[in-house]
Amino acid sequence: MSQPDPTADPDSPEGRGGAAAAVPAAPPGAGRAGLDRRRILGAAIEYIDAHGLNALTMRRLGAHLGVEAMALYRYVPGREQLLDGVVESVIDELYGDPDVHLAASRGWQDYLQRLAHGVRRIALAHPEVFPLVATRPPAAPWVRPPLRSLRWVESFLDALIDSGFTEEAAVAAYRAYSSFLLGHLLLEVSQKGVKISPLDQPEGVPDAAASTELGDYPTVVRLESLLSLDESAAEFEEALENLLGRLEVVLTESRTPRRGDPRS
Amino acid sequence: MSQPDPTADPDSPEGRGGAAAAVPAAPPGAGRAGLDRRRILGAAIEYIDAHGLNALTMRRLGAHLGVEAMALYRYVPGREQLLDGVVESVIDELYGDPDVHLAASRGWQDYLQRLAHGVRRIALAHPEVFPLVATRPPAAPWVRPPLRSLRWVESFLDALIDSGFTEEAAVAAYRAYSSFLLGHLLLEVSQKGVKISPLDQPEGVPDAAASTELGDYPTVVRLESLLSLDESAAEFEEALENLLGRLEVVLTESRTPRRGDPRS
DNA sequence: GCCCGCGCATTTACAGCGTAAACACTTGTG
DNA sequence: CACAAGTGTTTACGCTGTAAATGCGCGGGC
Repeated sequence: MSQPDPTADPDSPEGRGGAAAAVPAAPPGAGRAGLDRRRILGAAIEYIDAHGLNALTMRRLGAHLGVEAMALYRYVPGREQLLDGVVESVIDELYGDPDVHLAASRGWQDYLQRLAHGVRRIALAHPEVFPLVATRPPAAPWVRPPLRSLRWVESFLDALIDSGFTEEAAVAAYRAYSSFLLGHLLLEVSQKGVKISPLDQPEGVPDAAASTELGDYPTVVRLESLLSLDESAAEFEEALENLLGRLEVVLTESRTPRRGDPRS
Repeated sequence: MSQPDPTADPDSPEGRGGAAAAVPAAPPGAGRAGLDRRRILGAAIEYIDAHGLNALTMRRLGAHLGVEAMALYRYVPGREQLLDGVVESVIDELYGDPDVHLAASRGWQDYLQRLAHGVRRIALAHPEVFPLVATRPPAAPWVRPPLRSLRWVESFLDALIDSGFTEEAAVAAYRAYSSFLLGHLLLEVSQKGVKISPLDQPEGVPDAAASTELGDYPTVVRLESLLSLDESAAEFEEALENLLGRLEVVLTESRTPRRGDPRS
């Protein structure tokens, strides 16, 4: 019963212990009633996970915490900043993940692999929050979604530079890596959402209109089962490994400078 | 004066004629006053491009069109559907782009290249709208952002299958391609946004606090200029070519079946 | 014991939002 | 002229984010 399915997605919430909890449990000894920023952000994440982003209003979040909406304003400047805090909070789960390291102690590939899976775990644990992670404007050009934290940017660059990447190559790798992560995970959670949401289509003759409008797209119809197949985990792995391979080429090429490169 | 800078980004709005206009100009002969869905969607895109997504309200859009908010409801069921229409409208620009073909008449690589640049042109022309394109939930698992149209999915799959891809390979290519496009373009427009928005930081001593808080991240500080550099165009090209190369391998491998594959 | 401030939550209030419903007006048709 | 259809406006309601005033309980000086 507790033995997980060997074919299960190792990053999916059910496939792991409790490593991706929304909030790492308030400081031990904190009673029940006290309102504070940490508890508010945790409740907000919980609420979004449960009811979706649009359903989150200050009043409802207050009610969820057993408090009036205005009480929240003592700990959070406003709704926008609350959402910023939610994003930050969710990304902070990375620090609590024992499988993700801040330094490349076992090689840069291992480091990037663990980081990618850590972020993926977060995305899958909070599919309703992740689009927010992706679309909130970054504070500076160099802090990109989905990492969103200077500490991770620093760690990323250090890991690669320590492993022999030039500064330029490390920066290029950072950009390629973030855009890969963002694109893949955003599509993955949005695909996950679509499988659930067709419950708002309780029509009479269910597929009559749909089928006719699909008539013009025979290939889509024919490949529907292939297209609907969820191979996200395998595709993630493959794309990630391809990216790492590509970076490896960059690394070794930068170590053996090619013709036309003057001195050094 | 009209000669574009040879180093300019060919997909940037300034670098081209008028191929990426928001709306292909209402049917010729349509007077000025008449309200209709097309005009409303066009005005909405215009408004979002000018003032951002959050600033778009039914009342303000009505005012922008010289009309009361409620008048819009005769042509659009509600705000959500208006946004859906905006997304659809923006993506429809692809059909008007003479550089993007619906069939792979000059090879699948050419087809994918043109398609990618067409979508990139749209993203750059409407940076405020693009996150919407990326995050609106798709209607079905197989219609993914950023293409968002059955016709494009059909065209994509046909192009690849006609070029020799197996059905499985075509579907896999479709997924890899969409996630590449989405990730790269989303980061590109969000980076574009951050360069503009620091105008809401007219503080007294501008970088005093910022510098101190950056003190813990020496690598980020040292590489700041590299990190801020905008090489989106080149990186897009490189990542796209890498993806195409990867797909080419898939294609040729599927043509010469490997060991262990029974018959054929 | 008393009272005072002070930290926290509530109450009240307001402008703006999306949108349902009733209304007024224009226009083509008999 | 009457009428019907189509289009835009008015009015109204419940909900939103949030500024401002209000109430409340608790720990320390007198």
